[in-house]
Amino acid sequence: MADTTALRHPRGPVICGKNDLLDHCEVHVVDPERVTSVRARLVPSDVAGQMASVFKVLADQSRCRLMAAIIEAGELCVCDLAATVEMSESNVSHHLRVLRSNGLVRARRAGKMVFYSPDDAHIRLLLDITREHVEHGPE
Amino acid sequence: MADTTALRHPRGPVICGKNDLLDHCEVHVVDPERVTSVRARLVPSDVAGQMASVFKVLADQSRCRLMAAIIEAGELCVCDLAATVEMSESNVSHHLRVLRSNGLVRARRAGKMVFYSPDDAHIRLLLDITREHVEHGPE
DNA sequence: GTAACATATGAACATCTGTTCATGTGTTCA
DNA sequence: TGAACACATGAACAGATGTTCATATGTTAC
Repeated sequence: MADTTALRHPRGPVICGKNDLLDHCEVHVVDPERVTSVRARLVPSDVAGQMASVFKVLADQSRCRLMAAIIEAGELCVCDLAATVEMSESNVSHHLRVLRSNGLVRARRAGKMVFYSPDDAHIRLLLDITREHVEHGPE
Repeated sequence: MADTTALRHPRGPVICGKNDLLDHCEVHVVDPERVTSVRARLVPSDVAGQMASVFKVLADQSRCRLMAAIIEAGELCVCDLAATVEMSESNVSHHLRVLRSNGLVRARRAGKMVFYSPDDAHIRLLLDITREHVEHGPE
């Protein structure tokens, strides 16, 4: 889950300030008007970062299957989840922590067991659209 | 973009076959009926893998911004893209390759320049839903 | 109390990822 | 031809990720 847009290496790109909208130091622009207009309507960097974080959570086969199983079942305890997706309970637990700390699932304790359920309606949509996308081609 | 569900380490989990639906070797199941039923309706592993791949492409702030910029503009050349998102052209090029080889954008050559445009309607939906999600809370 | 159980956490690891710099490819215009 | 330009590619490196095994936490039943 690397978030690597921030420049980590000694020398950054050949671009200068952050918000000087190309009024100087244009480096290499072909259609400055268009660039300025797109930049004005573009999603802010920090929002894009948060969006990437959401995608990162889903960017793993195991977590996709876990999330799909939880949505399918409505609610499921850790050991049944492990059996459903055929993974070790430890691994499932690690992944559930990621899902939980990112607000995709909710946990409910019932005696020795902990039951997990979906905690966000958008996520189901994301999974549905993406499944549609990979199963019935792009179009 | 790790796809690590396949077991890479010496000893796998304590689960046995792949499709023996819990008729033996149940390891640790609390509600076998539910497990069997969820497993039957669960998205297949390979589809989940493809879904994770799609999310992986978007699971990076730079690519989210690039994709958003391309959608916003309709079509943009590499150097204008670089100026728009404030990244080096080399880095942009690397990311465009990922977007292109995963079918998210299309490339069109025009003289010295190459113009990139969206190549899939689903992706716009994914970005819209996710932006909605991060900007207007979960619910 | 103790034992057994369900889940969580930590350390270690092999592997993957994004960025950079340097270089290569393909196109246009003298 | 050759120089200038727009873009692509490759190697290298720091850092992040998923899985494993071992161990810790918390709950129930005795």
